[in-house]
Amino acid sequence: MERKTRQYQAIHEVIAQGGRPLLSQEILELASKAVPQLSLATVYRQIKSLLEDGSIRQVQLPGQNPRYEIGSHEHDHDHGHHHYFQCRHCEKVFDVPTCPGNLDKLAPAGFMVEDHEIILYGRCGECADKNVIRKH
Amino acid sequence: MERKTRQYQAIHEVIAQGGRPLLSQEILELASKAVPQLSLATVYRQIKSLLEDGSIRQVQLPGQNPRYEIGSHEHDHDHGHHHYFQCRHCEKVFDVPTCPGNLDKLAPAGFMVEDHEIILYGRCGECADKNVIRKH
DNA sequence: ATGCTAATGATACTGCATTATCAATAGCAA
DNA sequence: TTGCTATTGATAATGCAGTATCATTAGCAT
Repeated sequence: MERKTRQYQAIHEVIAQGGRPLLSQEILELASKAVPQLSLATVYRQIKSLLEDGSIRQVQLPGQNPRYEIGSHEHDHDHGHHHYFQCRHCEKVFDVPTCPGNLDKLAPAGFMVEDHEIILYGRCGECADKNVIRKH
Repeated sequence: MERKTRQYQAIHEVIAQGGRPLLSQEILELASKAVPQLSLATVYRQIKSLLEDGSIRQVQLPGQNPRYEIGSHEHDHDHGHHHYFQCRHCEKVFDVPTCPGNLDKLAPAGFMVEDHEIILYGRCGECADKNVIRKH
């Protein structure tokens, strides 16, 4: 991808301004506001090339399709390591900037911990207010 | 599933004695030792019914196929909540019995944390010893 | 403004995990 | 032992995320 097409701009903008990791479907829906005839194939193509040049990163939650968020070097704050929160009501995923730190001691003796992931589940600010009662 | 077939016994045994969450492929391979002609379809059928009656639980790691381990009520120790460690060398997943506890404070203000998952990545005891140099 | 060709839209196709189908097999109650 | 039928093995079918194809469109260098 070398040309700055309207599709590229819309997709990059949506991911950059999203503020949270987005599914390819969400990217399609949001970027379609700027480019109504946008094709899902183009979304996948742009995701692929944005991943390759490091503009975006892939975020995987267990049992779910990958999401994408802006790469750390495109932000001034938030360089790299952070975690995620998923709202069980609206299903949206949010960044959690803090990290409890060293979890090496959790592993069994003899195991060498190199990295970790933490995912919080619950209700986001918006869904904690409204809809106090669960869907069912 | 109401009849105690050799296939059922082999599959249940493999998951119960595995000591770690197993992929459906691993279950097939291990249970095939006892029942050589075992079919993958039967493995899936048994997994489904074992999940339904709570004998086993599903374990999902980001971007990977589901694994299955024995349900907590079939163990004396280890009732429920625990975490996982995946070896980056042999790819096996191990249970991590301990939990650092309350991670509620990590979430943004106004967010309600109900649950969490922690996944450690590194080298298991066996792979930390041998093969000190990475594959490539 | 023109031309080259990268990028797009529409859609067919692939890869792969899981499920359905169905004739044959084997628990298990009588 | 017999008979009923749940379960199995083999394999076809499904679902779906992501990729390939290809004629058309539209950046962008000249």
